[in-house]
Amino acid sequence: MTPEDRLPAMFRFFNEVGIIAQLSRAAFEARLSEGVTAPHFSVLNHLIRVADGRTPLELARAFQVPKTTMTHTLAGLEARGLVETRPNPEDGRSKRVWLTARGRAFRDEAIGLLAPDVAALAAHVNPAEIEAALPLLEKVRKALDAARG
Amino acid sequence: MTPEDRLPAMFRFFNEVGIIAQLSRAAFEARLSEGVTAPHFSVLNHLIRVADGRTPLELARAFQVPKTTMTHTLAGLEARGLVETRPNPEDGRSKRVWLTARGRAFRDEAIGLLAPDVAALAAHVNPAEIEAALPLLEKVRKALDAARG
DNA sequence: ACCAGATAGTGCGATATCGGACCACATGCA
DNA sequence: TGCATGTGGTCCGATATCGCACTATCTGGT
Repeated sequence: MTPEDRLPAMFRFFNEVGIIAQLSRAAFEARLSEGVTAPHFSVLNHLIRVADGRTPLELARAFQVPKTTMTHTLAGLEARGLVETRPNPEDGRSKRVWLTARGRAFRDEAIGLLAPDVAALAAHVNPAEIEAALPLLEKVRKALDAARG
Repeated sequence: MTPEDRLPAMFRFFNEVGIIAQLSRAAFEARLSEGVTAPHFSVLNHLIRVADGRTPLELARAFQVPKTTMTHTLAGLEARGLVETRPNPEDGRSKRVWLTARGRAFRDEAIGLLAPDVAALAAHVNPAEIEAALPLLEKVRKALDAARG
């Protein structure tokens, strides 16, 4: 039994989660072209999965990041021509974010580039176990979110 | 069902892990005093749990971060008087990192400040489930680490 | 003993995160 | 209508992450 094994399970849990987030993010970004980060991809993916035309604040809430962070992420996406923003006709303070054709294509290519890595991982870790762990992760995430105030 | 069909579950898994890492880190840092980050705390904790007198490179490997990041983290800890470094008598290129009395005290206080949050979380999520998820997380972490090259 | 290659650590530059301050517009209430 | 308050978004500054390049030192083979 190593010293780590004696730590309370909660600490080890968050420790493992932190390291996995860090490693997966690094592996992820290594597959994306120059300067495109995991948050960039996540936003593109969200706009496709949910629907584009979201406002920056909606996106910030969806990803649980401060709005200043989302401003910055969107600026990066816009500078790369992957999204465009237009004024929100229903609210003069606000914008809406739209995917460009390049943005959609980029996301699809990225999925293709990522697939082999996911498959390689599936060779080491049973995907059914991954899926079985999802409800717990969601529960933890919601509990943390609720605790934020 | 082939592993490829499980692909969306993998994506959701890493997505949840990323958000949990982000929220837990933010909650964590909100409890620590001015400017002390989760990595700072993690390093202090590691030095107490394992043993101090580690080299910066050993620490970087333990936390799976680039050595430049560890240099920066250690500089922050040293500036706050929580650790001190001395030359490694066995290797002139290297240093060893030692805890100060303040560093030990700081860590113990932080554990005390964190305990209520952990307890509050335990009220929403069964700690036994958390513990049951640890082997999977370790497996994923090790697979990612092995894939780094 | 020498030298080539490996290894420990740092400096620097690019970029990300995020809190606080700020502006513009919206909303509610008198 | 007019103003106090609230909300969407950005700018700025402090700090974190991390790749690249560099120095100092160590190690192994000759």
